[in-house]
Amino acid sequence: MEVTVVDNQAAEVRAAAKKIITVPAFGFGLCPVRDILDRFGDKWSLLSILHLGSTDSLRFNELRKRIDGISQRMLTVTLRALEADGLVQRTVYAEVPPRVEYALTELGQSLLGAVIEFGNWASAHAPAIAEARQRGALAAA
Amino acid sequence: MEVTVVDNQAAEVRAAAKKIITVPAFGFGLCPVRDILDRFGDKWSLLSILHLGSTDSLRFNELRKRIDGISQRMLTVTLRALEADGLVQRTVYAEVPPRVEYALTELGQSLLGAVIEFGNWASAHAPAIAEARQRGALAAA
DNA sequence: GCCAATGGTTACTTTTGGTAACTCAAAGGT
DNA sequence: ACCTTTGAGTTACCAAAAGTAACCATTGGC
Repeated sequence: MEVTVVDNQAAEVRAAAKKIITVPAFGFGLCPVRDILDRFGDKWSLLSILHLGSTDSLRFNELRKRIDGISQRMLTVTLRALEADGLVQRTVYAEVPPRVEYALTELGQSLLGAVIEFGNWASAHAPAIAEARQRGALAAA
Repeated sequence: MEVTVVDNQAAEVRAAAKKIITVPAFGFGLCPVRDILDRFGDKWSLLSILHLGSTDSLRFNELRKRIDGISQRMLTVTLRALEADGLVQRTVYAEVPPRVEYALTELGQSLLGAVIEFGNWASAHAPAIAEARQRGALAAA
């Protein structure tokens, strides 16, 4: 029966979730998962990583063009944070006008896998979410 | 040679990333990935999902105790948003004092997989990130 | 001696997140 | 009769983060 299969999968996943939320604190402050969700759980970090991951390297303004809607300030802020965490490599060429290239480090590449799975989920389930939202909107009316 | 293996993996991943960032817009506004990253890219949504995913269901205050640091208001706000998106099921029992139970829907369960992979990455690479941050802090000093 | 191009920064506004106090409704004590 | 407790929230208020717009530095070409 279908329910049983789902239940078995759910049990495994439940155990994995439990394990993650109990990961103990490392060197810096909170438990790693908390800390890292805190850091990348913003509007632009994961998107930046996806875009950087889709090519070898990108210049500042090229990246800005591709990440639709991001402001110049937020792109610098986001990139600096990612650089500080060792996910992005920033290379400045001493030219005029300046040329700055951004690329994922190996650490950044390793995160890309998880981000992609998340992205795949998003595109697969967007219809279901849209439907849920519409149901909610109708119920409120 | 190791480099070749890494490069091949990188090429695959790059292609996947490219695919995701070009997913076209669906019913609501932006491209699904943008929209969904926007929605779950906040401080508490993914954490709430992880905690809900680690059990069958949780009452409001129990969940609040487990998600360390979340305020009452942010927990309600977060849960309402997740409910509106069809990820969380809210069940109110007509008792006094009230009892409200929260559980992941099947849609929520399906997201859990991606979140767990993200969490695993976080605990695996927390040391590397801590190191990068320290390097940055030292360089600034 | 002025403009354009690139990659920013600064000052200001708006939106979001966080805190603390309040509500509701019934049960239990005194 | 009245006060307190309990769970699950609101409401009003304040701080922090994100967004906007304008500005800056360099320098080769006109």
